[in-house]
Amino acid sequence: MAREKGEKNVTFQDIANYTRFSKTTISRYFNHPESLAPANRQKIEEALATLHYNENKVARILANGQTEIIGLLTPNIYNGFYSMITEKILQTYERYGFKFLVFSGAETEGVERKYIRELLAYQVEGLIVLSHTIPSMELASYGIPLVSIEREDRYISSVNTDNYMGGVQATGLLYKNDCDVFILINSPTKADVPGYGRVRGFLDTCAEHHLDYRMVEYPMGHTYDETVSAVTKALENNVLDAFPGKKKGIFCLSDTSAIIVLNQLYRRYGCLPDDYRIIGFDNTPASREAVLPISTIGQQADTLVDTAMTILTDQIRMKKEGNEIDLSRPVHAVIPPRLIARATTD
Amino acid sequence: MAREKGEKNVTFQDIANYTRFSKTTISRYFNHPESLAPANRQKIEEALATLHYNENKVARILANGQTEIIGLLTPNIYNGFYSMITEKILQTYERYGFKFLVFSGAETEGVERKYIRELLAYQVEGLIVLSHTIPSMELASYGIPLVSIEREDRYISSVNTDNYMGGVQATGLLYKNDCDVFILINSPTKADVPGYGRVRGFLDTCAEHHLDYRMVEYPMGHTYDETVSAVTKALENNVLDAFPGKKKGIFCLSDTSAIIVLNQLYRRYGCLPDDYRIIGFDNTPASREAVLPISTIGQQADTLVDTAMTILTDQIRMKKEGNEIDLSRPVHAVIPPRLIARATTD
DNA sequence: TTGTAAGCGTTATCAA
DNA sequence: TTGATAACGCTTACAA
Repeated sequence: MAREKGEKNVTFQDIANYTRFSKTTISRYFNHPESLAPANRQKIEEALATLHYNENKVARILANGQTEIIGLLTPNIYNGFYSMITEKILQTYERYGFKFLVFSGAETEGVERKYIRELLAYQVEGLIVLSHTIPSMELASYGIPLVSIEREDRYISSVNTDNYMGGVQATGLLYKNDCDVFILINSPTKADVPGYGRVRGFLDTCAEHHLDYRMVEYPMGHTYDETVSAVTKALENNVLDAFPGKKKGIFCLSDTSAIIVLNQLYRRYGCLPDDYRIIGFDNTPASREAVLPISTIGQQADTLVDTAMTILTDQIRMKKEGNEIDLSRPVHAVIPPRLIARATTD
Repeated sequence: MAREKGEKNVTFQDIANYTRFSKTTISRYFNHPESLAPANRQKIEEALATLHYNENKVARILANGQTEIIGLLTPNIYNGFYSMITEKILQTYERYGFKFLVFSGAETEGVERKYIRELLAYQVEGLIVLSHTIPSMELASYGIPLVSIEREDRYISSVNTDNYMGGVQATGLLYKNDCDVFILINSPTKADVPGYGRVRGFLDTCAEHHLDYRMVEYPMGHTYDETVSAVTKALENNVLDAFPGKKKGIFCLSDTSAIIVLNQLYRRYGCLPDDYRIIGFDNTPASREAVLPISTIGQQADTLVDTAMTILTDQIRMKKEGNEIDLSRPVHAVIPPRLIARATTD
């Protein structure tokens, strides 16, 4: 229980003295208990209890090199998607035993690089990267087990949602809803991030069915207020009143913007008018908690995280076996999204 | 940059051999650079670069006992309040240099205790506790620097929002809105958690002004779905149609339930009817992003976290100076909330 | 089944 | 201003 005043930490040596075994035997008690005589195991167990021994993993790490710590870099834990993923990652502790040193919110390469240096100094066994300030080429150069989720991943192993399929599914659902005009609301995206697949899925589906579509792109900034004003502008300038008599299918590339669209329509009409259909992306909790539960494309957070951990622990194991990480063969896992039809579509 | 194939880690010894200094001098370069001859400092700097030295904090920790790691225990990072606080805590890295080992989601004492044992094994310098499975008495018994935020805190140092004042402010605002009946919607709360102050603030204000009030309590469970059904039941059974002709002021003890109330009203009436006023608690992002921005009582996350870190780092410093933590004198900081009036009140 | 002794890569204490 | 040497608390051959 409590550590007494001024008491020094109890060490293996103390247990050894007390039990008249050697340090080695105490170490074995923890790491290879089956190799001890049952009676002696018992003695040590009692000694540990009476002397109030507490493990010291730092010493163990220095001796065997295994920290059992993974570094986690995320842009934030504020946003639905990242908090969802981070939560699931932390919960893998029960299965894998890895602890997580977490850094959140690096906005520049410099800051992120500093975080990584810290993590490496702590001898983390691997890195999970959700943030996107540092190019994958540089990440690969650290030569440490590493996997990314939903970010640019050319030179590193990664797990991504099949964003293209998501775009196809979303657009397909609007198509089945008999929309007349298909509107993509988006923040301008670079073509090398996984999320761009959503745009391609939309465009290809529109082309395939010869649909009347619009891409409405406004930079949505980094804060909620900026996003609200961008989406509001997008709606007012390019959607509301622009297609009288036509049924409008709106595909928002994030649930956040879908919610804003829905809220604006509600404030204006007191409901979701029948000539509007909306679908978002991410299946964040907020999409379900909106005034009307919003249809969305669900990223399978559990599967994304499970897959990421599998890839990462494989790399960690290989490294332990002395094999270097093969940079020329990054693994890119792709997880199918799930169409989640709720109240903003039929 | 990259670590070459099969290359062993570069150590102080390597730098020492290369520069023909001793390990000690290399150590000094990092810890007391001013005590080195400038020219030699220069030499070492170059050696570090050419040999690609990377810090090893594990060895440093074993030698000097300072991990610069704080353990963080949170119920989740999914919910507005906890993710807000966790985010701010992680960002104190820039100011304090502490890294965070994060555990989320312990639902039972046993699990949480396991987490704490791990953290102690890693020799964390302190603990920040947001979760509430383990009684404060036990937390105090670990004899480690520790501070809690918004949880039962009888035997430990803590930082809490002035929940009582929040309850008073919220009820006062509804009073100023000329409501006729005052309804508290709540999950049954134990009286020893800080949040119960909100209830007392409500009750005292109602008593002071001789208001007609109701306490509507339904267990809200642990998932969003459970909360929705509890709040919906509360509304249908005890509020809607129960006070015809009266202006209803609803005080929800969390933004989550306030949002659900607002959504239900919107679905039913297409707007927030003029005989309803709503105020929530927490100022979570979601409260602002609701169909109508919701009035709420804001917990000052920045101040809560700053204060918590001050208290914790004080304890850490005192412990380094050899003083034991005075369990008989836990510090309880109380941070005033801020009334944030938005569209669901006048 | 148990013990001896040499690490692991730093920092701290004395000396010089 | 620099160096030798002993910690720090554990693991891991190798021996017995």
